[in-house]
Amino acid sequence: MFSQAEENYLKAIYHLESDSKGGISTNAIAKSLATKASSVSDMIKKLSDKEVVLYKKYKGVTLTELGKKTATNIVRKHRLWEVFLVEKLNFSWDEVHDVAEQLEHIKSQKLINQLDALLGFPTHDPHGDPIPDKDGVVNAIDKSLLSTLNVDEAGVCVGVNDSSSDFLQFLDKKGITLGKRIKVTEREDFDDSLSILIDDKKLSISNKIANNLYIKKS
Amino acid sequence: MFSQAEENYLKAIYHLESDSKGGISTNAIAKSLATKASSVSDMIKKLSDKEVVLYKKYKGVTLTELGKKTATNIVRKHRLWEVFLVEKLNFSWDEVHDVAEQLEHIKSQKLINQLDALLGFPTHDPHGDPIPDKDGVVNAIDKSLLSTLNVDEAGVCVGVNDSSSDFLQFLDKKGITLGKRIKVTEREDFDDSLSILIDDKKLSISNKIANNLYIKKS
DNA sequence: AATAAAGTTTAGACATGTCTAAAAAATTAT
DNA sequence: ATAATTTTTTAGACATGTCTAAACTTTATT
Repeated sequence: MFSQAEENYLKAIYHLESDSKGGISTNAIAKSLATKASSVSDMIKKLSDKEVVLYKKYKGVTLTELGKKTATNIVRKHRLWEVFLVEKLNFSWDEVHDVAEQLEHIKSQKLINQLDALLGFPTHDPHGDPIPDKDGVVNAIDKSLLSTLNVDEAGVCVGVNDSSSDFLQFLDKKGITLGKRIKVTEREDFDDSLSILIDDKKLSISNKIANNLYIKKS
Repeated sequence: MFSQAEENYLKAIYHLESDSKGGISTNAIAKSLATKASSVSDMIKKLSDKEVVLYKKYKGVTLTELGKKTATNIVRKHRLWEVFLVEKLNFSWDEVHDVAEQLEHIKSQKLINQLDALLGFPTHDPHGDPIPDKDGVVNAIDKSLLSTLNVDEAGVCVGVNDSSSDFLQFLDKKGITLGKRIKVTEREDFDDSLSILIDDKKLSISNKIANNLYIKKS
């Protein structure tokens, strides 16, 4: 059994591993958890004793199979709760994160499996992130950052890279939601901004935005 | 904001206050939380500093208005989650307690109010205990222990005094569920056991059982 | 290759919440 | 009213998880 603190570390390492390859640095974990490198060092020793991470001093950390399985289950719970909050409790996609951070630590296998069923076994959370199934299998879909699309390429908005409420509210304001079709009509080399068509309306999109929106090309 | 430990103490004191009148003893709290009197002493000082309890050394403890309000809200959350688990996630009434003990500590006013709405603003939890409303108002119904009914008195089963799974499973086995009509047909002075009629069937009920079943006379 | 800079770990401190053992207060019994 | 018992509190210890400051590795710079 893992403490909430331990679970948060496992989840952070899991996310960092899926972004960058190779061992994860103490500093990266500290940054991602808004804590200090010294605290991370301490915790990693405990996680290493519990055999959920591999650790060599100064050499970074990687999840073991057990660690990966544990982290995946936490992510599964987080994302299922997010779906629950949006689908059943009328939360908007920019409100769910903090509550899901709490709910993901609730310990009950029955709870999470029944929740999964109640929600109809969803495959993606409100931000488009895939929900690992009961066995930890993640069904990743083929998606590209909007910023990588060429002029005249098009696709459906399927996810975000940044789940901060600021960004999500910005998307809401612009009418950009998951499922909407987007077509790139122009690229501005000067500032890497894009012109896109969405709902037959023309929008100008900064590079920062385009770097945080995932599109499934089609 | 209160820690989980602090919330558990507040809830324990709240329940003890509703059973017995007068200040609550350190020992009683220790027993109810399965901890040591010394730990209770320590915690009570903290709660007193936070002005949720009134405390005079050696004289027991009582909740302040703020403490009562806080405790009531925790009880509200606990019981709403219990209803959710039974109504939406197919838990049985003997499975909900431990999970609700975890869920009651989730911090989100919106979550709990939306949950209340999703469940249709229930007034009682699966064990028949009243659910405080948004303002902390508890709608207690008039109920009597089965053990206090006289021969030929009857009523509807509306609650239990003991929510342990052992007791609840025993009731399930005997076909005794909330809402069922029960009539006392005999009292045995020797061991204070009762004969009752339920679903036109005759059952013999020990005093221990009768002391843990609430009936609304009618 | 030596030095500077950056990243990581250790040492010691602190906060929370728990415990045991001993001291102090309150209650009960004589 | 004093003694015995029970209850409560204090003192000191420990576990978890955090921090700052200092020491130590590693990497980058010249």
